[in-house]
Amino acid sequence: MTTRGPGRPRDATRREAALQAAREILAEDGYAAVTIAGVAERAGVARTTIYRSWPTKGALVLDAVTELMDLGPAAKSGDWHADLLAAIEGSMRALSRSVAGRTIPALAVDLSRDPVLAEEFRTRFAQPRKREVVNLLERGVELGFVRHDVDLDLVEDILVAPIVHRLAVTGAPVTESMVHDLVGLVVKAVAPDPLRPGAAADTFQPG
Amino acid sequence: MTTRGPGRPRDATRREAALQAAREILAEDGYAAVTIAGVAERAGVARTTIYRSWPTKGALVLDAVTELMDLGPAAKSGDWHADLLAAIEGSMRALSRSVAGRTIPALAVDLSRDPVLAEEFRTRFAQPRKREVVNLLERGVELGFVRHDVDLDLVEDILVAPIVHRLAVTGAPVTESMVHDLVGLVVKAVAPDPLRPGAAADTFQPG
DNA sequence: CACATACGCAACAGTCTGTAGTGTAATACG
DNA sequence: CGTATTACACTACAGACTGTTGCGTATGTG
Repeated sequence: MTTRGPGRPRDATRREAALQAAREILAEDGYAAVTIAGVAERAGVARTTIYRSWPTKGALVLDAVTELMDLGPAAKSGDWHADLLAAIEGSMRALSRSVAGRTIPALAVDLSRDPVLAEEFRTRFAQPRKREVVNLLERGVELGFVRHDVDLDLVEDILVAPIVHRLAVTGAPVTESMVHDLVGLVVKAVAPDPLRPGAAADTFQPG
Repeated sequence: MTTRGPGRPRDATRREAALQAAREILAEDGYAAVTIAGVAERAGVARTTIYRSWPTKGALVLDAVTELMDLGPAAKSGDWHADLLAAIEGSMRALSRSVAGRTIPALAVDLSRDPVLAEEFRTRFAQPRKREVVNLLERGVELGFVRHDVDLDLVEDILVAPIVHRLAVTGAPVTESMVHDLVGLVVKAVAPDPLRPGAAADTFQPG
């Protein structure tokens, strides 16, 4: 997009070396242990080179972990409940990876004081997963599994927040069965009122 | 409890001055801005005196904010749903206070690498509120508002985590109506199955 | 009284930050 | 080709914070 101007271009090799060094330190000792100086040394790169590309430690780590958070393709088995469960389980697994689980919360907290980076963080991490889940919920509305008056943003929070909360704050275990129960409760919470069981499922046409 | 031994006793005045200074810095610039050196200077106390009482910044801040998190007496209006809503709204308001809302998540993340302090943190903050809510949920089971097979710990997470998550991570607004909707969804999720509407309420005797 | 501890003060080495200057390499433009 | 522009490594610097030590003084116990 930006046509390259004059001058020597940035060396992608050094950039990648810095990001890789940051990832290694993150994996070994966590976010607090990451320093510009430490990353530069491990990457075999001058400190000033790091500062040229990233103004703060937060910006560097944000770039470093972005790729760790790519979520696989959205499941589309045709079974709405299974797809929803699969989506949340996918988020859970991504967050449970030791690096991400320890880094993301710390990064979020650290970036919260920088409005620009905080917005960047949300755009890269929260938004993509959020969209996937909200899309699923919107389909749930169409399929009759979710009431029309439900705040889907709130439901998305309810599905994801407990997982993050346990990983970052309480340290309570996050298991597949916990996620299963969580999704089960939410499905029940948003379901149309009395409704003879299976009615919505009958209306649904697989494929 | 520990009978005072020989030697000059600690000066409670200086201790309180340090905690107060820490609170002020927290309120002004947040957790990241707190340093032992800065607290000592503002408190008018020697740096070594701080180190004598608190080994790390985290331990100091933990003590400093403990009193900020006292939750009022548990509501007992007799209306179970109202009491549950009041409890969650109470947590919400406590966390929304600017100091606590910004400090607690940062503290939780920072302390997560120190097992001893992390446990201390949970005991002081998470546990008391958790017990209050879980107690309410247990009464809900007795009253027929909550199914017997529901994991109450999980429900408690679902009630609290979205609030913390919005405050700390996404920055999304946390309003009374959001809390109202949240509690409403959870109540529906845990309610006994088909249930002619109002049955449990009919059984319930106010007072 | 002696003893033990708290406190303030000073000093220290170590680390990290953020900036600046120097010399050299790599690229764009005329 | 030469010049301007930028990237990079290296060095240096001032400033802040950490964690510890030593010293002199204050304040308690026995």
